[in-house]
Parts: sequence; C-alpha cells; structure tokens
Amino acid sequence: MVGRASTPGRRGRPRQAEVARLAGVSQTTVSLVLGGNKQGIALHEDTRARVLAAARELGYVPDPAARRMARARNNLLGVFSFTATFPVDVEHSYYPILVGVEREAVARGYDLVLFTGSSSGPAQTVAPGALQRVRMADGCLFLGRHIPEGELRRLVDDNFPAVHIGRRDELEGLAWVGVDYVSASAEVVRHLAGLGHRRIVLVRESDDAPASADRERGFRMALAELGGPNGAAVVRTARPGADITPAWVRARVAEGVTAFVAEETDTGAAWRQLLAAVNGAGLDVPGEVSLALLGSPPADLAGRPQPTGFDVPRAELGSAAVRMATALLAGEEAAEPLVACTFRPGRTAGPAPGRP
Amino acid sequence: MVGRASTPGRRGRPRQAEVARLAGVSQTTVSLVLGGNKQGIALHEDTRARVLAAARELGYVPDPAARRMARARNNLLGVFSFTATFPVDVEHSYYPILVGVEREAVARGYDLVLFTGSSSGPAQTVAPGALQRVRMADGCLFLGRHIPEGELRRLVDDNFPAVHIGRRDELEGLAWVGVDYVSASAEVVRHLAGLGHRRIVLVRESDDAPASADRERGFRMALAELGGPNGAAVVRTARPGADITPAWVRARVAEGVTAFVAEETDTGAAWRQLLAAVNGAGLDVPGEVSLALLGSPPADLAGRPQPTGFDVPRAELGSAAVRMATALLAGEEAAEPLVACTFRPGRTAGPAPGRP
DNA sequence: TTGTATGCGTTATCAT
DNA sequence: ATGATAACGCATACAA
Repeated sequence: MVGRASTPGRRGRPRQAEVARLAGVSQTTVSLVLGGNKQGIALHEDTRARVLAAARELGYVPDPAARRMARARNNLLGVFSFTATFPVDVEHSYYPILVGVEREAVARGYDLVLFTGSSSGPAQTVAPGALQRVRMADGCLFLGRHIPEGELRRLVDDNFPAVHIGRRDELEGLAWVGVDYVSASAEVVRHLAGLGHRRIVLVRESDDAPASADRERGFRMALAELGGPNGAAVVRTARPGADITPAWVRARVAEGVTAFVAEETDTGAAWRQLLAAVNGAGLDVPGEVSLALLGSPPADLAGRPQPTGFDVPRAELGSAAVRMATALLAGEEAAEPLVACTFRPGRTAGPAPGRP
Repeated sequence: MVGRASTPGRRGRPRQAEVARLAGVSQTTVSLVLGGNKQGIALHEDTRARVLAAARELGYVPDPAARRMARARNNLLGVFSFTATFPVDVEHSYYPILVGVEREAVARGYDLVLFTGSSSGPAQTVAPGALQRVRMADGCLFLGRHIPEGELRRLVDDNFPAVHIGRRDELEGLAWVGVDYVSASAEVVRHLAGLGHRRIVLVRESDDAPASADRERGFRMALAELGGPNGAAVVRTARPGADITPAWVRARVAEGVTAFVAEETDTGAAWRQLLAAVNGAGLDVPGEVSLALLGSPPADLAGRPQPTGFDVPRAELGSAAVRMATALLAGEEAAEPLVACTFRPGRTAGPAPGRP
C-alpha cells in the first residue's frame, strides 16, 4: 500500500464517493446528477432524487481544485501590476479600472488572482520569474507603465492569453485594450465646430505619450474636416502651461481663434494654466471664448466650471480588458480593443462670437 | 485508450513531465527539486541545476489546483467580499484594508484571489454555494457587513482557515481581526485627563454597532479610573447630531464639563455637529473647551482643525487579517486579533480651564 | 440507465 | 541519488 500517511489537507469534507455510497449508486452517477447532467444523459428520476438527498444530507460541496483540474481550467483571471496592485499614490487611476475588471469578471464567472509583482522589491523591479506565475491563471491582465518585455514576450509567444491595459504597440502580438482618444477628441472638435468655431487651438504637453499623440491626431483629423485655415493649431508647451499666458491668449483671439482645447495630464497643468490665462485676459467663458478639455479635470477644480470635453471610462476599460482576455481564452481572435469616451457637454463651450 | 478527446483547456502550460523530459530526469525528480526538497533528500547539484534551468526555460509554474489536491496548499489566499470587492460607494474604507492585505500577503509569499461574491446579484444576495469556492485557496479573508451565516458556518466547522475582517462574535469559532477601539478610546480620555479634564461627555449615535459599543466601553473604563462624578457622561443622539446644540453645550459647560468627545461615524455627523454647536456657543477650542474625536474626521473637514483623537489603521487591519489567516493555516491557534490605533495629538484639546 | 476505467498535475512513499 | 507508482476528487469516454 502506497500513499500519504495521513491525508494532510483533508478537511473532513464529504466527497462524491461518500454521497454515492449513501445513495447506493456509483460515483459517476453522483457526478452526473450533481453536475447538472450537461450531456443530457437519461437518468431515473428516482436515482436523481436519492443522490440529491444524500448530497444534501452530507452537506456535499464540490472541491473546486479537483473540478478545475478535471476540466483543465480554473476560471481564474490574473491581474498583474508592475507596481503594487493597490498603489497608494495612483489610487484614483487604478481603482476605477479594477472596478470594471471585477464587474466583468463576475459576469463571466471568473475569479480574480492578484499577482503581487514588484511591491516587495524596490521601485519597478519585477523579480525574475515572477511574471511566469501568472500562468497559473487561465489568462492575465497587465497594468502599469514599465513592462518587462522579455518575460512578457515569452508569455505571448507561448500563446498565453495576456492583455495589456493601455495601448501597447512595442510588443508585437501582445493584445491590449485602450481608450479611443482619437474619436473622443475629434468629437469635441466637431462639437465646437457645430457651435460655429472655425479657428481652434490645442494646448498639449511636449512629451510623447501615446495618449497625447492620439488626442492630437483626433484633433487634427476633425480640424481637417472643417477645411478652414488651420496653421499652427497645435501648441506644445515645454514647461507645462508656462507658455500659456494672458498675452498669448489675447494674441490668438486677435488672430481669430475662438476656442481653446487642452489635453488632460497627470497634473492637469494644461487645463489649469489655460483657465488662468483666459481669466487673466479678462475674457468671458463661454461668452467670448470657448474652452474644452480632452479628459477629466484635476480633482481640485472639478466643478468650477465643468469643462466641455469627455470622460475617460476607466471602469469600462477594465471591462474591455476582461472581454478581450476571455475572447483570447475562448480561441476567438480578438475583441474590440478600444473603449469609447463619453462626451461631456459641460459649460465652457458656447456659440462662437458673432454667431446666433 | 480512454480519456478526453481534445484536452479542452490546454494552453500549452508546461508541466513537470515536460520539464523532466527536457532535463533528462524523471518527473519525480522535478517535483523534488522544484518543491524545495523539503524532505532533505540528497540531490546531485548537477541535476538540480539542470532541472532548474529547464523549468525556467519552459516557464514552468505549478498548477495550483493540482498542488492543492496533492499537497493541500497552493499559497493562495482568498479575499471574499459580501459586497463587490471594489465597492464604489465605500471605496475609501475598503481600499486601505486591501493595501495592507496585499503588503502582508506579498511578504509571506501569498498571491491573492479575489472571490467575487454577490456583485452581480441584487443587493447583498450571495449566490448559494458561491462561498464554497473559496476552498480553492489555502484560506480566506471575509469582508463586508452582512455575512451569510449558514455557508460560513460550514467552512468554519470544516476547519477551513477563515478570518473575518471586523469583530464578529455572532459566529462561534469564526476567527476575526478588529480594531481595538476600547484601548484607543480609553487612551484619548486619559490624554484629556492628563490635561486636567475631569468631567467629559461622549457623544455617540444611537445604533448598536460593535465599533460604537467598544468606543463607549473604552470611554467609560478610562472615566472610571478618574473616579470623579461622572453621571450622564454619555449622550446617544437619536438623529445624528440633532440634539447637540449651542444651548446644550452651554448647559454642560455650566455643569462643569470641560471636554467633549465624539465618535466617528460614516457620515461624521457627531463630530460635525459638535463642532458647530461649540462654535455656535461662542466657545474657544481648545481654550475654553477641549474636543476629541474617536476616529478620523470626515474628508471634507479633514484639516481644520485637526482633531485630537486617533486614527484607525486600516492597512494594518488588513495585514493583521493575513497574519491571522496564515497562523490558522500553519496550525498555530491564533494571532493577535486586535490592531492598535495610533493616537493623534491634534489641536482641539488643551489644558482644562483653571489649570496651568 | 448505470457502472468501470482513466486522466488531469502534483506530492509522497517505496523501491531501486 | 533517482525512478516507478499510488493517491487527491472529479469528469468523461466507453462498456454493460
């Protein structure tokens, strides 16, 4: 006789075999009855009842580990963050995403495994091999700025369902979901155009984040549709906002510009400075000039005035990631990678001066 | 030949057998090497290295379900929330706890499994059987207001390591971790006593939450130590704060009361109203009366003035829960269930009038 | 309609 | 020092 001496992990829980004994049937029958009989196999109503009764009497509950092993899936979806999964500093940008991830995961019957990546080590260092742990789950969502390309590439090459939250083109073959900044930005411009604005200026920062580039692309795209004179429509501020002064605003208005659009940034600097400059110039918003913000305002000036623009649907981004992952998992090639922003009318955009 | 036709869920996840093939050893040896060789069996350093290399090359990670079955442990710690794990409304009370849970879990080599309880269904309805899924993990933390006693009892009776976050005496045998409101409240009173205050009044709400009861207990305990005249030292406000008026404050002061203590509540009503009443009475704080808050102030009046009192260490609470769970897991009987609050000097308490 | 045999991936025991 | 083998609990192809 071979085997473990004392069944270490046994928790005194009844198994199908015991239910079977009590009901006077085989373990197979128990599995069949309790499994809902997906195969549509015929069963005596009598047997069924006896099994059910026995199971209830013993308080049987299936062992998830065993069940998952037998089906070679565990209905576990991983979430790997390159920083702490519950970061303290960027709490407000991660949390809403996790909300969406959870919601969609629940809807699809998945539980979430939070892989704790680098939290223990210093800074962004992902312990070597740590990434491979995610293979434990059926698929995994990745979250964070700096990704360890090597390890991630291995997962992708092995056809492991990996989805990055946020656009990610560097890593060929890595699935991602992202925000459709292009469309959202274009929509804002079209809204302004609908109000009669023809000369519009975009204020953005000088770094080259994909999110910034996309916004500019959408802005230019919509501007091109207008067909008007659009020279120098985009301003990149080296030091965030430092170049946006009341004088600068007045000069643009003198040139015929009637609307200003700022991009959202971590600090909200562009919007903040634009507001200040317009106020400093003594211009009424939206009476004399219209303003719009490509994103959400910084928390400290959330309400006053509510900016025309769009909101980034972070929760929806999380949900989309889950959908993408489950699609990959099911062998379907891809789901929709882009989530749409919701237009926010706000109170900073009005009819262009000189129009009804 | 019998077996499933197409290995449905296979994702090319490498197993020990493949590592063994690559390393040119048996699967048993792989298990031995990768399992850390707990049995202290002699191994050629050479073999060890080859196995390790092969495992890394293939990106091998153990299957938690299989591990669970064979060894009955998988270094997975569950977190089950009776509401959504990432609730939108109480965001700020859950998040810090999760931060602590994650930190301690990482430190102890556990990954977290978020079991998504009832988020899909209406209100607090936990799907029947949903709770039993947590058995996949080595242990589980429970979080939330209303607990499904029946299902939880079954886990407890089966000796499954379950830890409730928040005091929970209803369910005999259920381990829990909680905040030591008694000591913290007593400490605040003693602090006031040290400043010369002898007549102190506690303002609390009328509901009977454990947290409220504990605070009152600590308050009374410390008051008893003072031995002074303490009749009617506790006021329960039916409608939060409605009874706390400037006139009421003046009456108490006329009786010789020199300090007021409010409990923290969801809405912060008690503290809010106390502040307003004292201001309305035209009394200087802390010159003429001292105030203290048994907890943290509501966010909207966080800074002004910073209340004397204590902070609830929510992150520490999460960490304590993990410690408790791992203790149970290891067979040790219990860890420390109470976490201490940190005293906050604040600026609302000063020497009692008529003292140096 | 029900039972028998087998495999999922891992750990642990017993032979080599 | 390494390999063969038996469980763990469940699901399923196949035989009866």
